[in-house]
Amino acid sequence: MLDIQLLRTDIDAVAKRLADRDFHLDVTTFNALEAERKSIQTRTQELQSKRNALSKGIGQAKAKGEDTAPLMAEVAGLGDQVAACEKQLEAVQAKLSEMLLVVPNVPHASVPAGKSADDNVEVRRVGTPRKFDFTPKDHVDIGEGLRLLDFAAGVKIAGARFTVMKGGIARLHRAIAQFMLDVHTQEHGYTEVYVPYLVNSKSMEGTGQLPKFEQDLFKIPREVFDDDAVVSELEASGASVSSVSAKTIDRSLYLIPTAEVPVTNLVRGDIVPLDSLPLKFVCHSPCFRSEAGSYGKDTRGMIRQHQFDKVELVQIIHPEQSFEGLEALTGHAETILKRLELPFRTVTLCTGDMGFSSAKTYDIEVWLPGQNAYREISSCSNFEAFQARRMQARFRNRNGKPELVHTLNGSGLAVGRTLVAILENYQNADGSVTIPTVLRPWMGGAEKISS
RNA sequence: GGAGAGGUGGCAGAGUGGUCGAUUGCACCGGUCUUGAAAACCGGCAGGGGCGCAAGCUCCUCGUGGGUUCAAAUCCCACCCUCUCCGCCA
Repeated sequence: MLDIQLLRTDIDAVAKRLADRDFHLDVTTFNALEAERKSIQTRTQELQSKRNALSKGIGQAKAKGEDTAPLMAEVAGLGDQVAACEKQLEAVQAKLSEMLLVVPNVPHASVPAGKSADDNVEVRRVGTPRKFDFTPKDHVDIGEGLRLLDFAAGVKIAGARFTVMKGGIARLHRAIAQFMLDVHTQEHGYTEVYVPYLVNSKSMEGTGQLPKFEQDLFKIPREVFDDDAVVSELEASGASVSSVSAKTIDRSLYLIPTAEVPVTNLVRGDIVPLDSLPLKFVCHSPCFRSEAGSYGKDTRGMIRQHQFDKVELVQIIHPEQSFEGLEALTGHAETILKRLELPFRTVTLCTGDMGFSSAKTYDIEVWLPGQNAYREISSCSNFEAFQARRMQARFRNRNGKPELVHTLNGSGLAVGRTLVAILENYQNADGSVTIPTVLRPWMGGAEKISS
């Protein structure tokens, strides 16, 4: 969520920069709502103030044993007026926040303007793609050849975009996650956390998945009052059926699309001490994505799954340090690829390709011989105060005043795609796959996966 | 699932209809004293919002939402959460 103060004082500049990411900010509507809000709020507060003063007067008069009837008469008509104004104010504020919640973050000045992924800017390239003296296969052929990846089984059990791993590949998958966790905790100073994989809507709102991107999530419906017994009990207590159904509260849970959601929300509503910053968390979790709207895209193999594992890096950081922090965090993710000796390149996403909540994002793309292309394996973003404002996540600054933190996160790395990259880059002519040296301790010392 | 207790400022803990957004203690910050520190003493210290150049004025918030009332931390209803005991269970 953007700072409403910024919109009040400098909305044209904001609208201009948001246009770079192809978002039209409705300045006219905002200004009209703001003007309405201002007048209603002023009027409401005047009335409230008057009522409070009179009520206080009644209390004082009663204490002295004076007659309160004149004061009571004076305040009589106020109640309804106050209630009406409060209702109006609530309505206009709801409209404003509804509008604000779907406005994306403003790109940082260092982000290149652009329409699509084609306009992303490469910042570095590390490693050289290997020259094969045979025609390299993609991970599907490698995995199925080894009889250790079973796409058909995934389809049978759940459906498309689910995969079953077996034996050496399942173990390699586990080894990758273990390796990443150990590097980030032991060398990069992150604290490992284990978190819920189902979260409430407040958490999804905090990190920006809701209200705008519900269609990307798997939802577990849960409502209170949907139980007949509860309803009749309420009726017995005097509530009418209509008021009961109107009060139905959605308590649905959502499967996390990334550990970013539960981990970042650890600080939701908190005021953390200044000296605890930056908080650095690493979390291995499954991720669940509906992939609505990506029909036909990456249907082959494990690149785009409804369920995949990821090791996620999250930092809760001082606003003055967040851009340095983003560089460091991106470096932490790159370290994994360097250790695995996988060629990659890092790009700065242009304004048109960035995620909703991000002020700046680096994508790390790993070389996939099976596709003869670099493919995203990590996305590292600085959200500045965008998520913090939604979450009311703050720290106490030097003056003792609460101030919004900045939040960062990035994959360090996506486990499934790392597995794909290893299978394809480390494949041998005989169909076996060499295990990267750094992973062997988690593979019982084995050097190869073969059938 | 059954029975009970409870949710108040960073923490502890008062407050059961009226100058209470809240007594007090601890913690924290500033000052006096001291060679320095501690102690003692004095002062400050919840969060969010609006109006205003500012000084300042004002509104909202005592788990959440609704209700009663001129007035609610306090009374009523529902929900959420925490704790204790019993039962069940990976």
